[in-house]
Amino acid sequence: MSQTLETRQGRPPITSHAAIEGAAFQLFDARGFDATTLDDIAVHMGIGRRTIFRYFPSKFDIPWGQFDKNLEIFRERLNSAPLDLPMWEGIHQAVLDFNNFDENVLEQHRQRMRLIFETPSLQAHSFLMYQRWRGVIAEYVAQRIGQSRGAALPITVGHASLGLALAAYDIWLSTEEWSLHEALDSSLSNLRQYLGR
Amino acid sequence: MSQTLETRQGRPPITSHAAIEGAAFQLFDARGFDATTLDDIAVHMGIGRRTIFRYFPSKFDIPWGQFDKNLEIFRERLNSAPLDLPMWEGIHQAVLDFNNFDENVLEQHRQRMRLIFETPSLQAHSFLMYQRWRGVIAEYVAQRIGQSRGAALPITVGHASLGLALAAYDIWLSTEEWSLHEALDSSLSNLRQYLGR
DNA sequence: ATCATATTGGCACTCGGGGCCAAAAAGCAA
DNA sequence: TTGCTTTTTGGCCCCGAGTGCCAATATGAT
Repeated sequence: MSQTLETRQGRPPITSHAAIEGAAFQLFDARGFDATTLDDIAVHMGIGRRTIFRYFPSKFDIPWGQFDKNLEIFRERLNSAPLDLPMWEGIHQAVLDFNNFDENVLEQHRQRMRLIFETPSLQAHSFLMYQRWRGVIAEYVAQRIGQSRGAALPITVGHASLGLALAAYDIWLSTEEWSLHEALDSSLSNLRQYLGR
Repeated sequence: MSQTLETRQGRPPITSHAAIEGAAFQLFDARGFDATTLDDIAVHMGIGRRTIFRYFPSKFDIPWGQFDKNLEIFRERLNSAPLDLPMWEGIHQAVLDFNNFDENVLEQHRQRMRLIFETPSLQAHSFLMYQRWRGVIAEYVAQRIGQSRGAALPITVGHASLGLALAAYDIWLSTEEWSLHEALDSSLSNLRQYLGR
């Protein structure tokens, strides 16, 4: 605790993560990510370029919004998974939950992920996000089987789960046929079939 | 075809991929990747900074050497895999072969991968290399099952195989106990066990 | 009005990267 | 030897991301 919401000393912030993200996406959609400079965004918003760095550590982080907040939600989803299920089912359920979006934000999410998946420089940086995502899974697995976070099984399950999620997004973004939910189910069952007989 | 090896017109190259890579690793090991500027490398080698870009498209590509050559080898390994084996076994064998190094280059390979895995900026860029690697697998799977390179199974197997390989490298680099070969075997069997068979 | 507090944003700098082009260094022909 | 062609080199200059520094600004508190 805690900034009293109404009364807070000091100069009030002139913008917000969401405002910058919104303005940036406008320009990204129009000119593309690489062709949009931080100066463009700053001028477009009427703020200083320097200020953008107070909200996002780099240009690449803007399309990801406040990813760490979402990671926390994902961690909670995992920890509240039923323990009577096989671990892989619990994790799969948590991933599905984490990727369950309301109709009104779905298109926005799709647009965001499409930008990330189609822009190489952004794709590269996103790997750092994925690392944190699979770290959450590894931690969960480690805690559940009573091993270290860096042990073989937690690491492997983390990487494998990430691979399945990325495969699902690849498929979801490349066709209009499947829902994200279906794509996630399909990548898991495809992997099971591939490794099975 | 083909440059006659001895007689070739024009100014001869003053350096090579290998030479730059070698000089760069000296400095990377001493000061770290981020703290080494391209100017440092150029001065250290007595060549122009501009020349480095004639050999490598970016600083991040230097630690990867000539990765595309290796990808070609990997592709051949895959294509010569026996067809009477289950697909996952053939692919696993090809991955093992691809990661089979002579004793004399093993330590060098370990150092290279350690640098890549421990440097976040390098890790991010490496994702682009991984994408090409899994593309080779996806292409193989697609051709073998007679589907498109972007179909669900090829994409999923590509991502999953990449996940397994990265998990194995994580494990290999973090302990001295396992060989790379053992780590690759272990990540696969851990995944199979996790998915319940 | 003054003070404490917190954000803003301008300035100057470093570094990666790329376009452009003259200089350098080889082979070849006369 | 003297050019001519070919290829690589590397200097010059630019752009954009990112950072340290710090004065200016805008609030609440006394």
